[in-house]
Amino acid sequence: MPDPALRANARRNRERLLAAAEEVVTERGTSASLRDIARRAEVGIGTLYRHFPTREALLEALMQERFERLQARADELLGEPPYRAVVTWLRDLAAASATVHGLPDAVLSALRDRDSALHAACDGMRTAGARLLERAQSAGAIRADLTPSDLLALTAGLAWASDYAEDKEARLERLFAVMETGLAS
Amino acid sequence: MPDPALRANARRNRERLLAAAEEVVTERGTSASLRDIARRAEVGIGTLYRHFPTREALLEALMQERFERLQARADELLGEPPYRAVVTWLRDLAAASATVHGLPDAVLSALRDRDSALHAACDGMRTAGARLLERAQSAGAIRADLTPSDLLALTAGLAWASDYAEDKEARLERLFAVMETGLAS
DNA sequence: ACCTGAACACCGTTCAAGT
DNA sequence: ACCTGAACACCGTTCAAGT
Repeated sequence: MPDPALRANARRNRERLLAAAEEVVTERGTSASLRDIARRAEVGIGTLYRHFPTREALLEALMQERFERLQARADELLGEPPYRAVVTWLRDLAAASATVHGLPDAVLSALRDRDSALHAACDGMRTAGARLLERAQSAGAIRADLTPSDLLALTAGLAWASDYAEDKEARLERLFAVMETGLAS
Repeated sequence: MPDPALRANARRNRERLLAAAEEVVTERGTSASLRDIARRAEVGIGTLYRHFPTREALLEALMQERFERLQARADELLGEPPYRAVVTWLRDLAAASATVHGLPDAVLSALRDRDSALHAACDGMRTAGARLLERAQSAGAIRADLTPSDLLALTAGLAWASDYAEDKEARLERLFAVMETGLAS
């Protein structure tokens, strides 16, 4: 659903920017050069800033679908047993966080910074996770001292740490297993 | 024990650089501007590069004592019960890693990069941790699938994640508690 | 409305010229 | 031996000038 308020050429530029950002961020991570992105999109650097006033705004547009899918997943999982639901969701979150270099940092930073263009999206994730966590804590399945932010931070930490391994997926699985058993109360 | 091979003025510059780096890195983290450090030391930028050809070399000099102390600590802990020894050492490692913003990243990066000036120091840490880990694994106290690198990465991940919290120490304690129980096999 | 790119203030890094 | 800082190639970000 293209924004009809945008002139055709503006909409086209926006799409070129997103496609270029997708590529460059996949290659170089979340702190990729914005100039590189503008160059790849064959657009002036000012045009990038016009459409995405901050790096976080660009990231937000880039990650939107992924975040929405994760939130929807959280809702689905309310139908599952409390402990299993939390762990399953966190596993999905960790896997998603590990797909883009620098994403765990972007998420935790945005969670802290209410002014970040990424804040609302990340806060939505926290709320989604909070529902699952609270339910499991009420059932006595997960240690009571953990906050929803702790849970996101821990998961981001595992994804972050796995990024330095030769075999990232295998390490993430091992680290996740540690967390999984450690969460139980 | 000042290096006698260095001229008096060179030795003085080196010390000024280290003192300045200590301050700036404490304030801004491991990716602080090298120019800032040279300015604070009242020394030309070329002089910084002459004494410390890479950022990692500077970091290595800065962290030397801390790393040595941690390695010594690992040796002491060989006198303690296996599981308790590992956990105690990891707690010290996590606390040390959390003192400087960006240090967990520097450590895991150096572990991967054999050419890093920080590699030897970090690899020494890994070896020190490996002895403790192996002993605990042989005793069946810690899950057998974890490697020494996994252990350092996990600990670095917790320190990294805690850095985004309002109350960093409290969060590190909570996350560490999760890891601590999760490590047991 | 929107696009462009020069301009500014910063980097990291190198290296010719100095003492 | 060692020090210096100009020079280079990059950034992120802004904004006057264009269409």
